[in-house]
Amino acid sequence: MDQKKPGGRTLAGDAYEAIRQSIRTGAVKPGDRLRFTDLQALCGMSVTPVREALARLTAEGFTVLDDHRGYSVAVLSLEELRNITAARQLCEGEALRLSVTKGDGDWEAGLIAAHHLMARIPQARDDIPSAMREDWEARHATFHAALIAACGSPILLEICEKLFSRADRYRRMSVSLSGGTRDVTGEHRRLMELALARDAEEAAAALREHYGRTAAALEGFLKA
Amino acid sequence: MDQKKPGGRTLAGDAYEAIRQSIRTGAVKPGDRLRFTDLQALCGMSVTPVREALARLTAEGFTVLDDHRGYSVAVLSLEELRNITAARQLCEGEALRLSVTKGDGDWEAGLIAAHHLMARIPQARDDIPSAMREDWEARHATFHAALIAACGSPILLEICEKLFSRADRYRRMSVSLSGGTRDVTGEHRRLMELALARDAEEAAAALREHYGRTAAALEGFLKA
DNA sequence: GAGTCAATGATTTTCGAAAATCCATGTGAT
DNA sequence: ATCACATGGATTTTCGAAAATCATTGACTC
Repeated sequence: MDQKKPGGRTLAGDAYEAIRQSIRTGAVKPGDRLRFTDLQALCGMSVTPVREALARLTAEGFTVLDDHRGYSVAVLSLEELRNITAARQLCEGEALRLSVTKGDGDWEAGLIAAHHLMARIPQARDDIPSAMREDWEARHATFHAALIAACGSPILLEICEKLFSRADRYRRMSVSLSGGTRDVTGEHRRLMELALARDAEEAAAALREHYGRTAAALEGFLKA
Repeated sequence: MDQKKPGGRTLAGDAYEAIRQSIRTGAVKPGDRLRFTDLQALCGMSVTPVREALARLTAEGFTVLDDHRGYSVAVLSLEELRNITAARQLCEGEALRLSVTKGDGDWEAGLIAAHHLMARIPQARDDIPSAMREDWEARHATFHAALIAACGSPILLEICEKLFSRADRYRRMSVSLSGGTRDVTGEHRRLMELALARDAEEAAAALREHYGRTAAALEGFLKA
């Protein structure tokens, strides 16, 4: 899914990152049209790389294409959140079960390291407590990837990764809403402990519940 | 996943279909480089739509991109086959369970219709018995889509659809190898009957076995 | 002979403008 | 007033060539 280095070896890769970031941070909102003129100005390049970036983003579900009518930011909905959550519970649950069963010492080390890095910094920003820290979000993604890293199926990992990033925008909303009413740190630690204890079934169950909570926190808000 | 009509409203869409077909039929083989010069000649258009087509194909796993070194056809391997099979058993199995549970009368009708259309024509070609008929393959895909159509989750459907088309090249190999040693028609009928009988668990199990057989038929060949 | 480095050729990647398409507005007829 | 149809502007889509990059070859040193 990611053949481009973060450094950005091609302009198309840079455009991908720039537009992705604009969607992440909310600079462009769900449903907004993405005009090539604007994006070219934003990214400082011609239309070709922008077009390729949008093709990738569309494949991952962040944008949608209407032939001859252009691209726009994919909308958020309660129904999609439920779908994504169910799919993640199914796929990541199974991936975690496999990973816990098959994981070796390197996997354990990577998991512990990832958890340590994530637990070391706060989740919310100092200046805007309702906003998620960018670096925490990155380490959070790394932690969840480390959990299932040893599942042995690149394709399952790819599916999980896509679902994870697709849930990203919902996760941000969740943090800005349920301010502290939830012990996310504790849930993460418990996940790690169950995984290291090689309790595959319990770990998978805990992961499913973990995602269920995030979805539940948004149910009321998205209904309105 | 498919925002383009088969008719082809944009050249990029036409290029996508043309290259996809070349990969399907084996006109270009796994590992082959896909030079823009050649593809432009094949599709009869400029580089821009070809590039967009390759971006889509890469997102679906048919081609791979090496920065500044171009695109090439994704290789086939026993390991990938196993991964795809496992992922399909997980995702499509669950989708079928949901679909059988939730499906209404329209779903039943669609399933029966799809099965009838598929059963009406032979699987192999008259001239080249080892090759799969294009129209059968299309109806086969429609049948499997009809099975899970009522699962209620567009995202799960999208995942299944991608996995199905990603298994396409392996399926073709399977037909050219195991000539008639397998009652594929019977397996499909049984799947339909279990689904219509609302036996969700048995139907899901039959589907998993159905995919397992296809994979098993190729195990020996791909090992060599 | 092995290894480094520059030059060449092939190929990808990007550009800026032209062509095609869509959307909205306005005109005229029923 | 309503509808059909043409016109203009905005936007996407495509083109063909220029720029950037990579792989290969050959000369040159150690």
